[in-house]
Amino acid sequence: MLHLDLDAFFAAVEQRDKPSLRGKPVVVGGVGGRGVVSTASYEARVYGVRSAMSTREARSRCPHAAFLSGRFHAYRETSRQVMGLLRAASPLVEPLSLDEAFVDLAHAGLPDLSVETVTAFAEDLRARVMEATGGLTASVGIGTSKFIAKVASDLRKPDALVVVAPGTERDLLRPMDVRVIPGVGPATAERMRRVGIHTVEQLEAVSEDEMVRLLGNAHGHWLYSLARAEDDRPVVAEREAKSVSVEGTYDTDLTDRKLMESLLTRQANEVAGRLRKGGLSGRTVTIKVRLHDFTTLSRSSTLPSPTDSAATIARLARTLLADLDTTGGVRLLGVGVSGLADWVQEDLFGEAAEEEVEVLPEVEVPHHSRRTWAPGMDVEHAEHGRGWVWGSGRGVVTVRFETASTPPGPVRSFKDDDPDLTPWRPPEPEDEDGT
DNA sequence: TCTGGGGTCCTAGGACCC
DNA sequence: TCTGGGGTCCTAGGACCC
Repeated sequence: MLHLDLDAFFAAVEQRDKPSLRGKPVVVGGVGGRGVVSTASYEARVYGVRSAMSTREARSRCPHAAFLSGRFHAYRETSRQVMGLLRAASPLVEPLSLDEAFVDLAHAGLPDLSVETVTAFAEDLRARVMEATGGLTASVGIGTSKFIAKVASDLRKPDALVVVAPGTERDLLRPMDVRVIPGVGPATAERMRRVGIHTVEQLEAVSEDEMVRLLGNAHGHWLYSLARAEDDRPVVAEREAKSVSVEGTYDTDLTDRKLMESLLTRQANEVAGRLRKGGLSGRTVTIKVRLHDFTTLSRSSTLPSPTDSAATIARLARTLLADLDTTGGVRLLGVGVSGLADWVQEDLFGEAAEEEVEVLPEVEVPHHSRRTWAPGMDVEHAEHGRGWVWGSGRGVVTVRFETASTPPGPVRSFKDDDPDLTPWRPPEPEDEDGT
């Protein structure tokens, strides 16, 4: 297994494209009041600037650095070139992000997988990456598993190659901090520290049962294996997206609900656009709200059938926001869609389906029934036509109609067992033979 | 004016169904 | 009179990764 990691990728692309930045500290990330560092060039790292650090702190550590917000088109294009190079070397390539990928060397057509052969292959690959990208360096690790390849690529970066000979994996890992294990983050490391585990060697001494008790079922079994360098994960070239989301942190906290609603609406439009571009639609809409004190809340609702409609996603997002107390202010808002289906729903209403819907106040009434009504669900009522559920509970469903024939009043409430109130579904698309 | 954005995976509880 | 067992789906939150 080979792991390739482009060194200080975003900053390196900037230095490549702008010669005046070469040899100088460059910081790419959010440049607003609440931005964080995405990538720091090695010149900036000398001053202690690190990824995920607030840009404010980076500025105070290294005021003379160039602070850039990033040019993602350039990063994507360069990444595309590198991934292409890797795919030419082996059909089994798994990109992890724009700047990282695994390559299965068993499918690279090498005469053998000896240390000498893979070393020569990787040096050649690094040279080709540099040539193809106009001088970017890559760190490469090779080992008998994804885990070991990744550890190896991190060992001597930047611009280095490390090959871990088969059979030496556990000796390599033993003295290392438990944080080298993917999946051991701050919280897990702290739990381990509290029971006196700092190194992989100490982790090896823990029984599997104990690991599960300490870290939960999935995590416990998984880390028990990794501590022994047992990792048989294959390279997966094509992964299907499971969710699509957009979020934003604002420089000053939001307090105006109308503004929040319009921001959610815009985000919903972007999510819908990306869904459609990917030929996807999803059933679950989730909003994310980070309050002034950094408390993070999420609310979600699942529709009876998948959607890629901006209006549907926006409407549901605003409905979900309505249940949240945002007094005190909101620093982040986000909208996502999950439960994705890789097919697109029939566009039954043409362009009209994408008209924005005005937000209107909710109405309350009493009663009980069996049917579950989810906000955002499309409904039909004999007198009023097609609408969508604005709110539900205690046997009452409040429906908003968006057709021209809507009677006076913005919202109608019904007993939820009203025989004329039925979930509306698009007709099943018919096959050629009518089945 | 501490603390991004886009993701994945896991857990736990409740509803619901057979 | 006193309370099954398993499975699935949904929701909310949290850890983690780059």
